[in-house]
Amino acid sequence: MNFSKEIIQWYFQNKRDLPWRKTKDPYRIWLSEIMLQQTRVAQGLPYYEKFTEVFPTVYDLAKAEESQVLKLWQGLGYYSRARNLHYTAKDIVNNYNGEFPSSYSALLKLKGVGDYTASAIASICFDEIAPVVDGNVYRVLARYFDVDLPINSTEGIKMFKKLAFEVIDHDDPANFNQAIMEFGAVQCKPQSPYCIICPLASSCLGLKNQHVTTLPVKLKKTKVKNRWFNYIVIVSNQEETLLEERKGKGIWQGLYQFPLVETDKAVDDIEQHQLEIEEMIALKDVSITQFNQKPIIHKLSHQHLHTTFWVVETTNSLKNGIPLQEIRKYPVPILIGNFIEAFDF
DNA sequence: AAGGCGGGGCA
DNA sequence: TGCCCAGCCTT
Repeated sequence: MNFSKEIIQWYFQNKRDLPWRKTKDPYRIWLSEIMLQQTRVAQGLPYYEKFTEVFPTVYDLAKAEESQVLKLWQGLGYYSRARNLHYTAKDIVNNYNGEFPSSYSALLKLKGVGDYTASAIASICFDEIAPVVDGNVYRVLARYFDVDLPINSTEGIKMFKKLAFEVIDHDDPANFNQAIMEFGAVQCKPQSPYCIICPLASSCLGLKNQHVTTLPVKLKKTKVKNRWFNYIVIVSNQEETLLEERKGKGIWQGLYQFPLVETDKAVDDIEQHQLEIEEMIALKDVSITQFNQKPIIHKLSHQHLHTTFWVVETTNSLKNGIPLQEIRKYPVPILIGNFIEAFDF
């Protein structure tokens, strides 16, 4: 049996029972694929359940407020996915009569839909012979064919796409694509793959040449930048606080946070920032107390945020204050969400 | 071509 | 701790 038939057979015997495998509705397949970008199935699953419940159709998603979409997305990360998701839902409703396009090349035009996602939807929903190449596929192909081209080099990307075109099953591209990804996730795992019980072991070149543990090859890691965040948490006796929306470029675009003072090192004397803070929150002569003695280090893949929360109590009324009862309605990064849960307003 | 963009799980 | 995860967009 050849590579693709073997993979598909393995899939039929080992596939997990996942909700998006019970449908060919392009809306739901699209939704699941966006959510699973750079995200494990276990992490994305509860979000998929929530979204399909709240937004059963693309029309429901299109008519929602972006802040509601972001709120439901809260905790999943890479929030531009959520913004693009909402944008494309409106695009589908307004410009495609509510119907997703049915070809790889047409799907590729949608915002937030790249080579992988267009291939996934085209094959799963419309049986187009469009091979997917995600992290799992890179690993399976690199090992099986013993290819040490870096998977994130231009040449590597071209080569693995070519290999994927050569192995994709023309009779059943939908199941083949899901099969090779599932095989990578469950059997040909990054760490300690089950080569002993692998149905492809006899023809796997990486295994034969003892390269399994070093494949796939990936170029350099991202350098981590350190940043120091000081959040000003206002507690007014009128049951209000201040939140601001993060705009422009950078992390957490569109999410809310407390007023922020970013410094280039840890703050040891808050009085040096007293005036700056008072101007920012439009209050005078406030007393500032430190909530956490040691900075909370919130780790993103490319930034470490050394975060201190400073509490300001006031009896004055706030300009643009929000009622404390409504604080949980705002989409916030996990760092802020954790604080809100820990801090007894 | 390279860098930015989250949060969590695992060895 | 470092690496990886059903990648995409911007510069």
